[in-house]
Amino acid sequence: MEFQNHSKGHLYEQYIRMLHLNELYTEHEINVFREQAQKLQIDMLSNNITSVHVIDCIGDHEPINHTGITKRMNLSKASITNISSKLLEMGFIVRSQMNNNRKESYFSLTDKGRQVYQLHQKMHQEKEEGFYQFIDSYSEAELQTIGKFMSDLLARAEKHYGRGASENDDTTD
Amino acid sequence: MEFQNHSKGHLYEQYIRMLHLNELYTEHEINVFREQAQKLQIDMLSNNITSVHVIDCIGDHEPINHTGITKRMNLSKASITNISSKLLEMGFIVRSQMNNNRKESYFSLTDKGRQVYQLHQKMHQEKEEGFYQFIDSYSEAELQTIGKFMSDLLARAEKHYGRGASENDDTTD
DNA sequence: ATTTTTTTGTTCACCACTGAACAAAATCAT
DNA sequence: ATGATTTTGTTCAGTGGTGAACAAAAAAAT
Repeated sequence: MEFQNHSKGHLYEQYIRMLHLNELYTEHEINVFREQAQKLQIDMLSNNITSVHVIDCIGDHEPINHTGITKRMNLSKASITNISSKLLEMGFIVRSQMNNNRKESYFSLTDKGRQVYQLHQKMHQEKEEGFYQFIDSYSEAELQTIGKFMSDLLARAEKHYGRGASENDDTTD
Repeated sequence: MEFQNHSKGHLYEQYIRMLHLNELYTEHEINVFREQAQKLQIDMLSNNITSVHVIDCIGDHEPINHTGITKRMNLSKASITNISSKLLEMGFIVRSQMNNNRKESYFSLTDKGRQVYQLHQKMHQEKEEGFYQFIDSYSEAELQTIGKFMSDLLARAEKHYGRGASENDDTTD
């Protein structure tokens, strides 16, 4: 690949690598979570971090129903059925009916589920704090530039790749 | 979620959203590619963009063997076996033996495969050019800050999330 | 030259996820 | 109230991906 300019080419390379940071973090998150869960003697559901994210979503919005979760998490109905039935079976969540409605069923956390929720929250908080610590070495002016860069990137993505870039889903990791 | 400071909290939100840009782009890439392929009357293999990336990888390094691809693409052997056999069957690539070696088999593109390769390359080039155009509105000083930010992010990821952040794989989209 | 080890690539059973078809319940129109 | 439509959640068959076990070939050790 030719670059019109070395330093800009370098910037592009970095940009591409940066786009992959999330995948990298996800892998890391799984490992850390598994480790922590083991320490707390929580028998983790396979190695599937998505289940944890579902617990997280339920914890944030309980009582929440099936479609509520699918909308917030950008996962299919089928997937949520599958995951939630496992979580039910393992006693992380409970299901309940509300106000004489026999169609919708709402999920909430059990104590066991809340334990997972809190562990995950703690990890998130640490991630957030890590970020603040990270940007601490930048000046206000630099942060402004970086902020502009990120919001420009997001705006551009939204424009090019259609709606979705800024939608409210719970996939915050 | 509480923020210690509004503007920094905002920055963090943007950061999180930015991390998801790649997923967004991937979805977009699939659509654009499918569209373009249809226009060129290339009968695309399901809707699987990974096959295209394999073609791209082979095009970049032909002749390349099975394990060469798995290493560059960060995919499992089983996956490559599966994809490459489909690509063979559909006439996008060919397999050949080299220098009396009856174990390794090398892949190269057919004309049909090269057509896909070139289409994909064109898309990449456009993406790269789009990026240069995007950063054109920034001053040299700003670009320096942004560059530092990205390389700091990458360095931090490499440190925290272990090896891999900067590894040479071909997943440049 | 023969044995041992490593590399290569396939197969197989399994996992996470999906869309489409579906039944049951709720809501809307009249 | 009754019929039509929408919402909700499950089932099912299919996709894309994986690790582990394996056989064949190559390379290394002796």
